[in-house]
Amino acid sequence: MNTKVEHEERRRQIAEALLRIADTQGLQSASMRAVAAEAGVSLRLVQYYFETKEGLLLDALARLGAQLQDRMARWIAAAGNPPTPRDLITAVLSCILPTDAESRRIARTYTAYYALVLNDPEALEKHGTGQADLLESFLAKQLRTARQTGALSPVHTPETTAALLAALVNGLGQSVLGGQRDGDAALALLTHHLDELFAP
Amino acid sequence: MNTKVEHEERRRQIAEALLRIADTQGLQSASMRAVAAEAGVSLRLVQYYFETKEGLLLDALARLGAQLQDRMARWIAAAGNPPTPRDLITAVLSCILPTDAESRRIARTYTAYYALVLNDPEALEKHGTGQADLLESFLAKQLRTARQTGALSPVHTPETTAALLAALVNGLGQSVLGGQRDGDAALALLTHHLDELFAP
DNA sequence: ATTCGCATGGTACATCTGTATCACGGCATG
DNA sequence: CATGCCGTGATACAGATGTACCATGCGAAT
Repeated sequence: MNTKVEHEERRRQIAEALLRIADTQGLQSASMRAVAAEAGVSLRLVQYYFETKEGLLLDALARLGAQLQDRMARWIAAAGNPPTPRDLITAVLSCILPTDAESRRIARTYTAYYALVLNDPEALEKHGTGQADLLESFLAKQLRTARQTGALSPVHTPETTAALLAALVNGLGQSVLGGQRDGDAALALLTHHLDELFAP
Repeated sequence: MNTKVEHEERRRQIAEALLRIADTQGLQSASMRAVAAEAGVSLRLVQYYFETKEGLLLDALARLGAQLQDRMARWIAAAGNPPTPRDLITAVLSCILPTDAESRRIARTYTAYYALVLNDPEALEKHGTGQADLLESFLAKQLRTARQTGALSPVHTPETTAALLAALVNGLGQSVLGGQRDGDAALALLTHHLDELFAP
């Protein structure tokens, strides 16, 4: 049916307008009218395709998560051939770091959502833990096989190391967004840490 | 002069009402009227002591920074006697981590500000880099003396390690606020990492 | 005692925000 | 051809928000 695909296309168009505003001006500037203007549609249409603003916010957040997951999949696919566990870990972590335009946009937009979600405990459980825990378990899995291969010293617990790596890349990303250093410097710090982790 | 100290006291009372709201409901709920109600004063008084809302936000942010600095000073003072560099590093880092009510409050409130400041580049340079860079240079200084004492292996560059530690504790704090783990688990991860850093 | 400045209260005002309502055209189905 | 639903537009509405304005009391200085 034509109408159905139009529907989804419109929703995408509007939701991405929201994400664009959240990235450039913050979520507090993402009013219904601003989103409508950014998407080039009337206010009524935003209401029509998303009954309520909360629905729009949630849908856009889900799309943002999908975009990040897409990016991670691309970076994983571009890893070494065949990729070692360390290749995969490096790919995923450096893909999260705000080094290029896309990752910067995603990181900024996630941060815009972060402050909102912190005060909405029910939405926190639905979205907050999911994505982050997924990353950690992926890292833990790769670290486990790396340890079995001998590439990683057995003194490093996979789960603990995974949690530390995830927190580290998050913190580094924050420092980049905060203007404390640029993406390349953060990437250098990350690879340096990975070198230390996998070396001895 | 009596009026002067009253002035400052009122400003403090109002600014802390703002911080309380930012902590519990987020900055988007911190309207002038909400702050007035929380502080137990009239809307007019909030206007009187802070001409504009931006002024109130900035003043409260400065106070929040001072509160964090106070806490750090207290935790440094409570460190070992005499404190080793590692004692000081542990004190400062675990003091930042949201483990008790105060640190949780500070971390949550800083996060509430974070999203706002990200889209206000001029305010970012004034407040954002200062606090974070201060932490890093403190860490670097302690790491330098630790390396000279032999407590830290010379393979670790102080500046690099300091940046990694700061990012790590920030990321761990985020994970706690996000409900991914509790403060004790984050503290355990941090001390585990410090053990690895200072051991071999 | 009068005047003046400061602290405070009450309230108005313009604007923005989310949402609801009314209206109209087109297209398919009976 | 008639009917009814779907996408779309314009606008209304109630509430919130930042700010401005007017008024009043009160203590101090002249």
